[in-house]
Amino acid sequence: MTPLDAEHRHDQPTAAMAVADALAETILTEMAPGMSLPSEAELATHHDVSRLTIREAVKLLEGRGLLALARGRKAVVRQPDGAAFADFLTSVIRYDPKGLFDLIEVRLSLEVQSATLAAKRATRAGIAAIEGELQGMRDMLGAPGQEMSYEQEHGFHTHDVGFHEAVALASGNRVLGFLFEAMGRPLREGFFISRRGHEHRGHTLADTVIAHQRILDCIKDGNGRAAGEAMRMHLKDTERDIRVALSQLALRPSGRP
Amino acid sequence: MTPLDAEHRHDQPTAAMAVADALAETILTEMAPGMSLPSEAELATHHDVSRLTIREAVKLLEGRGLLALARGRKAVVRQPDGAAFADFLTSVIRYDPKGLFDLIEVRLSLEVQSATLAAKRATRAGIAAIEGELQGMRDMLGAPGQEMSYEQEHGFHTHDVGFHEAVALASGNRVLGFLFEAMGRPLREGFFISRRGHEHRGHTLADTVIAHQRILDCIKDGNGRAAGEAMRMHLKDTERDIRVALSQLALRPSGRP
DNA sequence: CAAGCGAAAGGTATCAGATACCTTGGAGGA
DNA sequence: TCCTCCAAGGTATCTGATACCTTTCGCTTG
Repeated sequence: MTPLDAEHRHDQPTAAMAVADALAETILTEMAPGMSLPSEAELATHHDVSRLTIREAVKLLEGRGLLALARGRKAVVRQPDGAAFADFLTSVIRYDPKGLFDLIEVRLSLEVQSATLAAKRATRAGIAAIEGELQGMRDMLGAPGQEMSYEQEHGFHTHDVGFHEAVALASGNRVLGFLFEAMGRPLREGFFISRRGHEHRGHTLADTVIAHQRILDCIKDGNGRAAGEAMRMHLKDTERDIRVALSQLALRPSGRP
Repeated sequence: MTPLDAEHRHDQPTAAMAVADALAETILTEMAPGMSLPSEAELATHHDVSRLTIREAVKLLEGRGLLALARGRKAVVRQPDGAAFADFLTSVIRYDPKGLFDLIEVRLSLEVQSATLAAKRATRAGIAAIEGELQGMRDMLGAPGQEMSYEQEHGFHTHDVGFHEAVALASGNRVLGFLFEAMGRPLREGFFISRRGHEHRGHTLADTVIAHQRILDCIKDGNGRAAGEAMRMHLKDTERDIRVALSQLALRPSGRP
């Protein structure tokens, strides 16, 4: 008996669901990402159901992120990534915007750990990747006091996110990497609300570069504790800016009733 | 342009996928968990596709955890939970058992934060829930030196997990709750391997109770820093036990080729 | 009048057969 | 040798039909 699986299963399992579970088991135990499943017709005869049932089972697994489907091609086993969880987190925030702060809170904890581990384990290549992103941020920064174009600001933000992902990668913890990947989109979606507030933020983009530089230095030194602390301070500042921006936004008449 | 969405979308979006996205948007913006979708026939005429396409779209969303389907009943919007991510983590570990340690590492960080936050925010009811689980662990503990039945051991483990979930709940951070829920199954699956090693573990179940008591005390005191530290120490011990058990297991001939 | 039973209505699950369009691989020509 | 084009195999989608489950409403009975 596996009561663990009963959570979101139904009383009377449907044929499609049975096939989906069987396929998932096969995929996880016998197949690797990139491999192709047999054709729908073959699966249908093999599992003794109609092709339609196979299609529904396969669609279920596609929703779970286990398979990639495309017209005219057999279903391909997917390298698992955080996309499914990203969808989930997005829906959580959409249901309740307060969840954004929960997400930020969790991210803070994970980022601190990420920086700490990166300081202990980062390879030369990993550090180079982090440095590359930081340099990218600098390149987007115009002359001091000069207004940035939208492209520049967007590019800066991209490299900012890239920096954090590079740190996660350097930590050598794959689950951390997945979580970051999964949290990226919901966070961006949440942050987008506060984009208007960026102009009034307490910290300039130059400050951000300095903060990142400090984190990188700690990682290079192999000082995990300091790296974690630097990351924590940086994120605390960011969080404060977001809170200010959101509260300003809340005071204005919203576009939606 | 929304390049963010393009990650796992296909070049030529299929009708089923378009309908699925449209449905997801509607669900997230206009519906609440528990509400029912229109019947397949209605959706078919509304979206101007056949019923089959609606079924595939709905199956996709079911796989994403957004809908619950049952025979003879309309599709019901689901309260989001961590099941989808649990599936994902399970697959990660199945592909690469080393991922279990990554998972444990992440959990440690989240548990520490969970305990820290719980100490700061826990309500009276939240603390009562944690106390209840701890008492449950004690009840399963037989007389000192006496052998425990399988039921007792299983019950103990259940309350152990319950304790940690109660702490996460008391932290008031919903995302943390989801993550714990999602990590529960993969961790149990991973731990199960080491069940045989339990007898040789360095720490007895009585020690575990003491460690949990210490955590609870810190939470009651509202001492976040101490609570986090107590949790960290407890988990470090647990992790060490698991590593020992797994390494012992690795030395024996495995049941599978 | 209330409670319980039963059948009809509405819904989903699954099957069979058929068409359109895409992808891939190979034959054939430049 | 390389490019082009066609055919085979595959998926995406539609139509129509059947089985079985859920809900509901009216009818019967105490």
